[in-house]
Amino acid sequence: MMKDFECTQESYAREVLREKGLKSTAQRLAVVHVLHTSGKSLSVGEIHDRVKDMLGATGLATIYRTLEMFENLGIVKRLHFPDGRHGYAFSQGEHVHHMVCVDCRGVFDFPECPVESFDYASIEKQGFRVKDHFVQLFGQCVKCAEAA
Amino acid sequence: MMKDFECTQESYAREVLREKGLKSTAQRLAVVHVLHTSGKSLSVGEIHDRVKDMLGATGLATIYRTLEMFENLGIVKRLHFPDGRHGYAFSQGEHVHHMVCVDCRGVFDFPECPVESFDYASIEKQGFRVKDHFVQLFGQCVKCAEAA
DNA sequence: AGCTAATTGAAAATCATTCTCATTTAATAA
DNA sequence: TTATTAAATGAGAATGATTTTCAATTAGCT
Repeated sequence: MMKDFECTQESYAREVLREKGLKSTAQRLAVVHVLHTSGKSLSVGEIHDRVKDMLGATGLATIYRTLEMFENLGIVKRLHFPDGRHGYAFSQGEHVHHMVCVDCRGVFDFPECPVESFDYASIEKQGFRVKDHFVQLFGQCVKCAEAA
Repeated sequence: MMKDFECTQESYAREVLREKGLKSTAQRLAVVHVLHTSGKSLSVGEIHDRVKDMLGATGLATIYRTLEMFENLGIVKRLHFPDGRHGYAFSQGEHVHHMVCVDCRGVFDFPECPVESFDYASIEKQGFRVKDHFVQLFGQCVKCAEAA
């Protein structure tokens, strides 16, 4: 059984999976499809529901396993919300940060990295070696601002 | 029953609590004390254990309630780790970001905000209104670097 | 078509967080 | 001080999120 949907994001995912010797299963591709078409970040439960709509019975554990794997592969990004929940958004590899609309949970990318250009001198002077960073902006998107 | 410990952080917390008409209970002050003296971020469970060491039987729910309240009051900051867990660190009100040692979970502040000086023009051009941001650096502190 | 290791589903197990409610306590005023 | 009272707590139940287990299924090769 294999999709009647197909697009660059799915081929991209197939490609990454193949390179790593991992299987391109219907469930995995469905997760990509769901995240890519939603345009906003989704909770694990929402992803599960939508995948079930596409494929019928699907284990929740599979969704968790897939998301964890995709995060490691850089196909998906986990977002933290101020209220402690988190969501997942499609993210194609490169170094990209996200701004999240706190109303609709829509996700918008911004490629310039505020931390990249930041002067680490004072920090590294203390001997701390920065290896990674997490940056996320919260706010309101145009639609939600107009609706309010 | 009231402490045999006392320090600026505790008085600070007392002060903030009083201003808001909230009670300075032994449990709340113990949470401040534990976080302040630990020098690193702690999980909810760790905080609970240490508070129990100080006060004897203490409900886990109280720790959760206290941390949530303290976060809203800006007394404590919740940190997100790459592995999905999170911890709490003492944080005195002002706008401060944190770098976290991924080995010892030690927390170090850096007061300059990389996002503050960032040019939002391209973002706001899209109509997105930035209201808040979350920034955290991951890396290795001096001690852990030397130990490795 | 057949083989095999990788993947999945379903349910149980584990871990994290919130809720409920009877009891206790900090802060205030008499 | 002591009395009053609203706020806070503890204990455990309830809920929710995530992980594990293992037998059954399937993708990606011959």
